[in-house]
Amino acid sequence: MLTIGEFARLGQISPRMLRHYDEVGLIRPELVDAATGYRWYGVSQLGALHRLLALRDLGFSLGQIGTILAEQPSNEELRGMLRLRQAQIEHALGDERARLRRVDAHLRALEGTNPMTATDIVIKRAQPVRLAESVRSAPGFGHDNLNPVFKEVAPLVYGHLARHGVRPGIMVAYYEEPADDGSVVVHIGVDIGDQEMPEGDGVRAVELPELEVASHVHRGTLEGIEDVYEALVRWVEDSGFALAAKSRELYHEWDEAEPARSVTELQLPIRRD
Amino acid sequence: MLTIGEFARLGQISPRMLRHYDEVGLIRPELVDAATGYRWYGVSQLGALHRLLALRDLGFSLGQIGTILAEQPSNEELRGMLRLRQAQIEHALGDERARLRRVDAHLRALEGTNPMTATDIVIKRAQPVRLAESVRSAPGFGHDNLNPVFKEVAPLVYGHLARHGVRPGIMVAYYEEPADDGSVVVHIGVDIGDQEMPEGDGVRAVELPELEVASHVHRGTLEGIEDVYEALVRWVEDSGFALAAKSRELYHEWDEAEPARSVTELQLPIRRD
DNA sequence: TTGCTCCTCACGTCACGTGAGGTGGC
DNA sequence: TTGCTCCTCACGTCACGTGAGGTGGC
Repeated sequence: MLTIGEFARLGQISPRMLRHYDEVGLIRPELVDAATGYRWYGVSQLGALHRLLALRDLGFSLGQIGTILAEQPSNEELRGMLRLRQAQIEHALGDERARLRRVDAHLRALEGTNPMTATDIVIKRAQPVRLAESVRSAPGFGHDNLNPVFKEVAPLVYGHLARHGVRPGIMVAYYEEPADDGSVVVHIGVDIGDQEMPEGDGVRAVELPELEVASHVHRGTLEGIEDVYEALVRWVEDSGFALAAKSRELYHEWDEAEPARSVTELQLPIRRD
Repeated sequence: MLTIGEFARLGQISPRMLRHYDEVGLIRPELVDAATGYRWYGVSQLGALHRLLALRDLGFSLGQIGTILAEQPSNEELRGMLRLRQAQIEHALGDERARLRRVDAHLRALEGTNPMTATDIVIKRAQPVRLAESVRSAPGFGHDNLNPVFKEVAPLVYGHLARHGVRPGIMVAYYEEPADDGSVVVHIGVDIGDQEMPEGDGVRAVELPELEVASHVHRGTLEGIEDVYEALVRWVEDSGFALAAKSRELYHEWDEAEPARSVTELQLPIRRD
């Protein structure tokens, strides 16, 4: 008969853990003194303790260990549980490796002279949106090329919505792949949720699908936004994602009188290798 | 101004999480209605939320994130924190990989016709022991070779202890590397803790160091123990450890009248790659 | 008026570590 | 008698999820 302290020392664990295993029914002492409550363990219980510790070491939860110890699974069943564990560990390893790549990407982003604070890029699912949009071609990316287009198109879309009594949500733009000459087709739209809207005035309704994006929130004017895009693209590639088409811009806050206060979310669709 | 639900949707998180971040002071709403307690967030807070989510995604704790958000670390400091994170993730990856190897080793152990239940091998630190021991040479490993040696030596050691009033602990044996002809030097001893013991009768005091072992608890007689050793060695190698010298046997329970009830712990010293 | 959203507690999660306050055995 | 070990609560950990029970705004 061993005291809890002696038994704990054999298993290299704390007496507290043995009390815990007693409480949850994994290893009950062979004998409990009714008067003092002292727990007494048999040497022959060392095998059970070892099995418990071995299973815990493989990453099984105490609940699973309880099942294994109680149900005495066959070798075949045990193999099944081990293979499941194997798959779970591999999955967790994949997650951690991806996380490590993102940390690396942030480190690399901090090396260059970088327009972003570099610590606010987030992977998330962009919600599906329904837009009232109008389409134009611009000579290229960048504030100088795009700003005139926005200045022309935005009033047009808002006017159309006003005429048909549709409440506008936030403004959203997205871009198609640029052509060889650098020109780019830009879609400028306004979130209209599920309100009905007659098409016309060059304005039509489209639905943007839900997709996975790398998202960055930019504050202030969009001058020099190309540099931010460049850093964002590098971060995405460093993180081990592939870029997909049609990046979106969400103008959460846009006040022409105070452009420095504007808040714009850049969303780069990604694919996981 | 955004309600908590709207703001939560922008960040793809639950309102509950925003309340939590409010409570711990990470992101406070721009305005809280004194009468109703309603939280109102500004669009300009979206950047802060993004930064928080990005840091959380890298694996920082909320406490660390609070420090980062509050202290506005320089790029150099931020690099330091990221490198620390990097090291931690790499460490965790190493641990998980080792765990995966152990799961694999168990799976492989279950494939053969195996004398062990295969799920009770545990890596632990063997405690240092002080022994009263006597040394012999045996013609080889295995019950038939070793049992006569034990039968001769054990009474001798116990007799010596009794004559000098030393209380015996458990019996311990350990083995040196076998010679080319298969013969092996075996040390048979008894734990005497820190009691003083005069040497003599071919009995001397030695101290076994603390070391890392793969430990297996065996029940019943030691006949056929070689197969268990073999499986144990294979498990250790499959798990990515290297075998070190001088395996130990601890006879936790040993009653010659009832050998089936005996409990023996086999300890194989290991080195990590 | 009916949903939907918001609010504040407060418990549960997982496997213990760490006291507090007290008793038992050599 | 003095340490040392044992006992039973019970809180703390970490980042929320999940009700319960109730209120506010369109």
